[in-house]
Amino acid sequence: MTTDTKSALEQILTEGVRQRYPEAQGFSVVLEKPRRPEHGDYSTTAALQLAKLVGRPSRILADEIRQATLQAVARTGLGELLEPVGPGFLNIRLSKGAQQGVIAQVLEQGARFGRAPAAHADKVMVEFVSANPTGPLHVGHGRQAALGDAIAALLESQGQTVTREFYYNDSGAQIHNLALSVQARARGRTPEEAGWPADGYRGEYIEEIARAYTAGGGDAGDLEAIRKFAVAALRREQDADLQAFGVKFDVYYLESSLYTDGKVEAAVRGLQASGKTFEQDGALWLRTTDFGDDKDRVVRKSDGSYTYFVPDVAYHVTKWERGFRKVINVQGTDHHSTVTRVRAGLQALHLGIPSGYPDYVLHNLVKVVRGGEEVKISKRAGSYVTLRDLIDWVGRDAVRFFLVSRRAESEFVFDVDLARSQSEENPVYYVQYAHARVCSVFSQWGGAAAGLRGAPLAALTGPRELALAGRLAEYPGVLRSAAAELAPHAVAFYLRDLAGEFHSYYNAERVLVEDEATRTARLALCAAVRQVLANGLALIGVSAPERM
RNA sequence: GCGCCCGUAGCUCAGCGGAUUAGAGUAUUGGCCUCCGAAGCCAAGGGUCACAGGUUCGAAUCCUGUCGGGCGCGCCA
Repeated sequence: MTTDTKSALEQILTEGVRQRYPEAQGFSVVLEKPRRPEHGDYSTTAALQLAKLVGRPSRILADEIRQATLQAVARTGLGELLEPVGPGFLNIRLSKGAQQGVIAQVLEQGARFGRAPAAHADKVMVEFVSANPTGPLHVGHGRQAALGDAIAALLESQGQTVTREFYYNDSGAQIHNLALSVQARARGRTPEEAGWPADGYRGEYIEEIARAYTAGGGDAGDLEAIRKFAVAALRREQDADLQAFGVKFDVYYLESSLYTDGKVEAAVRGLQASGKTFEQDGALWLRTTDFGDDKDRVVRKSDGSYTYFVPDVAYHVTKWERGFRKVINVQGTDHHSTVTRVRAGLQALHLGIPSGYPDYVLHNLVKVVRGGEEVKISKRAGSYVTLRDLIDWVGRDAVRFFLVSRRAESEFVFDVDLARSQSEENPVYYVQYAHARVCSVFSQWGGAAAGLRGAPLAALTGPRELALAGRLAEYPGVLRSAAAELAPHAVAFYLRDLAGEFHSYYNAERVLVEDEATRTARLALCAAVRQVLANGLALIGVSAPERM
């Protein structure tokens, strides 16, 4: 759909190189954006990379490559190959037509601009958040929600069919603790008193649930009824948090169903059949060290119950069986030890599942700082700061933009004071403001953006205008590489850059000028900017307001 | 002790399939609204890319080691 200029040029150069040098069959030319404008719009170090392979000086190769591809590049009308410079950098200067062309493309494709055509690819699953219903969502869940949802959207943008899944445990030991805690509250006990459940939950929400339970005529002696009530209440609360955050899931998968459907038993039988299990100290073990783990793992405890490892494996088997050939799990780095274990369990079952299945995006934890000190508690949840707190403090858009703006691996310091004092100069507002500004120009103008499709663009010749157009042209590539690397932060950075380029242009040039050709062309440029801003913001789950 | 992740400007962070003079925001300083929204723009100062070796014509980027920080190393989940 979007055949961008850069890809087209890369392809021509790659073909030229492969034809010219028999030893470079696997080589691909990659174009980069030079820092300095005099080096053209695109640049490649292909000649330098090939020098070793071919065994001749890079400068000479650069000349040869240029000669070999000069005509093919010229024929496209996209641009021209400049004389090689330095040790053999090959630079390309785009034609004005190529630079302007992207504007027409954006207006033509609208919300589809930047997206790859639907691929006949395998179904993809992104599993994220997966919080157990034992308390409100914390800031780490918020990061997972922002990351996971954006990763899913990125993969969709590349034509893949994506399922967003939330997995949770509604029946284990933690749930039992939850029920005991609510029961204790229902009986009038407080966490400060002796006799409070040992691993009980202490947040204020426990009391709320207990109060609601008794108010509804619930029996404080009926632990099972309490469990159901509490789980339902917390599921509702988490759903409300996610809704407030703008994240939707396609599937909620219950861990308890793995037991009732016999999938846990099946997994154990499969592991035993693999010959990789052994008995020791009354427990059943799996030799996960055969698959790269640093120690073997218990499958069935000496008391006959299973470790959490078993349903985990069974769960991932269902992902495979449900037809998901690519699965991405978004989790905190505190879970990184499960990666090897789950993969080992899947390998032991010999189901033909690839050894790297599933993929993981592990993010570092979020540290909330306020008044120069780390905040570890909140009134409602007790031992942690909630996602809801963050949303209340700075707003949904700002939280989503913030949380998706950093690489998953970076440790996230969320400075509350900063976020609050800067809530008006948060980067997200900078981007949204650019969008609102374009909308404002259009309402001043009074015409319809749709009428600008096919508008003549020849009047766009200023360096700022061409740079802006060039920035728009980058968008498809940004999505492609962000999707490939499962790195949505690249989208946030791109949007900031695009907004910056627009603000700069807006300040330097007037859009609604007398001359009709110039006015129309500039309006088309603005409409294209607005479209790409809206597309990118939508992808990371942030609104694109027309007024602020 | 072992494993994974991270150390880039005062602060928060990009860049890390090597390549032309290391970037942005914020903070600081100085300019710009009779003109499409100043939640904006323009400019200045600010970095031995933790440290030490190595590979390379060329390293923030790749390799090794050291130091510092985070997380994980249960018959908990």
